[in-house]
Amino acid sequence: MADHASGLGGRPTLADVAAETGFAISTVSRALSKPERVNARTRERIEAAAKQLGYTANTTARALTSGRTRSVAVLVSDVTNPFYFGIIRGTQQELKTAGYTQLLVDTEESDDLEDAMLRRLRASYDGAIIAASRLTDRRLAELAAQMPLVAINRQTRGVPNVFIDTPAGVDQAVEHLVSHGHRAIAYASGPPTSWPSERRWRAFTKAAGRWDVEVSRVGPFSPRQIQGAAAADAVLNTRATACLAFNDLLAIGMLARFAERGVRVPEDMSVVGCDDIFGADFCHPPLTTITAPITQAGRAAVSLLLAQLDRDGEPVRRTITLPTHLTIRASSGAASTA
Amino acid sequence: MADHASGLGGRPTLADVAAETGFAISTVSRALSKPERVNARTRERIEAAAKQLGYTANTTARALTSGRTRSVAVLVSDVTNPFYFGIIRGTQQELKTAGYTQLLVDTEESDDLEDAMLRRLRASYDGAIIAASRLTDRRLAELAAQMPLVAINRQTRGVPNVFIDTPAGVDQAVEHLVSHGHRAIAYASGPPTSWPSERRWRAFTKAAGRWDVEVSRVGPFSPRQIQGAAAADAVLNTRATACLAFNDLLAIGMLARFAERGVRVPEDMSVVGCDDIFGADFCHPPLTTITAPITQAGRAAVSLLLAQLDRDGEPVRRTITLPTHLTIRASSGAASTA
DNA sequence: CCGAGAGGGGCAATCGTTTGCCATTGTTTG
DNA sequence: CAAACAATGGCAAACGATTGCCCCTCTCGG
Repeated sequence: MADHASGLGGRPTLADVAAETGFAISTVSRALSKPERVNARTRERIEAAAKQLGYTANTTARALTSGRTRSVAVLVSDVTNPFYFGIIRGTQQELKTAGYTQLLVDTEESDDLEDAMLRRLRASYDGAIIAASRLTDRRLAELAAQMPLVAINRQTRGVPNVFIDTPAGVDQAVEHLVSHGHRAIAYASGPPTSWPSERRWRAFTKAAGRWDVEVSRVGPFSPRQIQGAAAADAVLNTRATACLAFNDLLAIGMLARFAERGVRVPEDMSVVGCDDIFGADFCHPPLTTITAPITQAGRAAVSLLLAQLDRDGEPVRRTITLPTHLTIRASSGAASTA
Repeated sequence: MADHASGLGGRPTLADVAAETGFAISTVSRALSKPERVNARTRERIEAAAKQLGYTANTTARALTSGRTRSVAVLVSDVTNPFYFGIIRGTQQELKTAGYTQLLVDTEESDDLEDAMLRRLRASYDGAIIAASRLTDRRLAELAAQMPLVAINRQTRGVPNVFIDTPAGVDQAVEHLVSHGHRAIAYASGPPTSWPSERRWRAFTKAAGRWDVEVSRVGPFSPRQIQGAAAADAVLNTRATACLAFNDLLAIGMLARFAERGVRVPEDMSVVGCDDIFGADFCHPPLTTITAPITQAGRAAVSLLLAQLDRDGEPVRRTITLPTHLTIRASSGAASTA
């Protein structure tokens, strides 16, 4: 092993502090972690020596006995998807204030990889937050029984979760489009294994039924900007004058394709996205979208997980639902009367 | 501790496999990690038992003796800055194929936080990649002496690094603007502690001198979109007909502000960014920018770090320089003749 | 003046692996 | 045929911290 720390012996350990002060290792340990357990003067001397030596506890060794690593894994299906920035930032903030460390894992939209990572991490992390699970309900529940888990935007029996109520926003979006005279709307769906995509579709058909709007569904599409081209083309094959995209990434890609094909937005086609990610406000035209409290979702997930950890891993059977709202920008407008 | 794993005793350990097969713990350990050290038949029996029991090594315990955790920290100054997506994705990919785990840390543009995190992580991570250090040269070098470190876009004696040659791109950008008749160009600078911002400014003044162009500098600005408004206003106070922004985030923010103030881009003002981040191609107008091989930079950083790790932490005194190129889009054009 | 109890400190086991070193066995070589 | 050797397996000591348990020494009350 590299002797990177200093000329002799690397980082100081409890033993070094003990030798320095003349106390036993156990006393030093207690002085540092259970201050009430030792004499005040003893503690002072030990603390001074620890500081002078630059002692910091070895988290690995600590984890070995305590079984707790004070670190949590956050799984996202694609680190480059801006939707997750907010999640990541939210979890990071909240975990840090609680003294936890965050491990970020990209599961690359693969259920196998997600499963494998979770199994591997189980040993060395106190718990995990899964931002967009591609796992089956069954597998997710199994894993949740083995380690503290919180899911975001995924409701499965036995798995605490944070739910962003985009379906409610879908209602608003449909209402908005109807009020602008749209009678046929298309839904560009996300990946087949995406739970929120299905939920949005259900909310969409339900709302459409209420307003007697003709619906069509295209897809599935991978939630990436590049897929927007295919989605846009597919929508143009329907009679829809407006469309709702599974998420903003897809919507932004569609915008680009529409421009390429000379389809004017919103004159010829209204486009509504979901999430209100980075870029939704400065794309062209700026995107009407269902704004989700993304950062807050990350924070909520952490609080749920920490609550579970405090209760010794006993799952907190609970869902936190976060409201959304429709943000109207320039990509949606009156239906073409053609 | 929660007994989350099973009814009895939690996860299987080497001892369990040893008991099951009748071999000693050490033999089991070797069978699993140094297969050539044991008899083939022994290894088979042990592997079978391990598989059947569902044994997986406890990484914490392993790290304790070996001193190697097979995990690496990646520090970025702001997770929500799209510039880092590529970095993160690059490091993630490369680390995963090497069997390493990646810890993502957001240092929030704070040198103190960066320092503290590095110190804390030193113990439990094999090394770190710093994507945009806010540390002083001195401090960075000190830390590099204590743990394997690789910096991205930061050249400091004694610290292996990956350098994205944006300064060379700045040359091209100035040339491009000059060829369009611009005689006065402004630079909107990044944070005062940003090393690349200074480098870009130097390259900028040098190129400007070569072409006898009048330069001005505005800022410093925090590299966030919202700061673009202030930057745009500041540029309008100069005689510049074109500007180069420290990065795309700032440039995109400037675009929005120019639009707000009725300044036409590129007719009244040409704008050039740096990096070519997500969004640079679909903002309005699409941004001319110096395209950086971001993902590749992440990968290169990992390879440098891994090389260092293989050599027992002995620093590899080396810089990897990655070329950039100018990507011309619609935000730059002929200088107004007004 | 003695015994109980509290306060403060130390010993040693423990967590699960890795690894240096030794013991055993069977095989090769001079 | 003896000596040297390779192959294989086991013992036990780390790694650095935590923690149950015991011991010593005061202090105080009866």
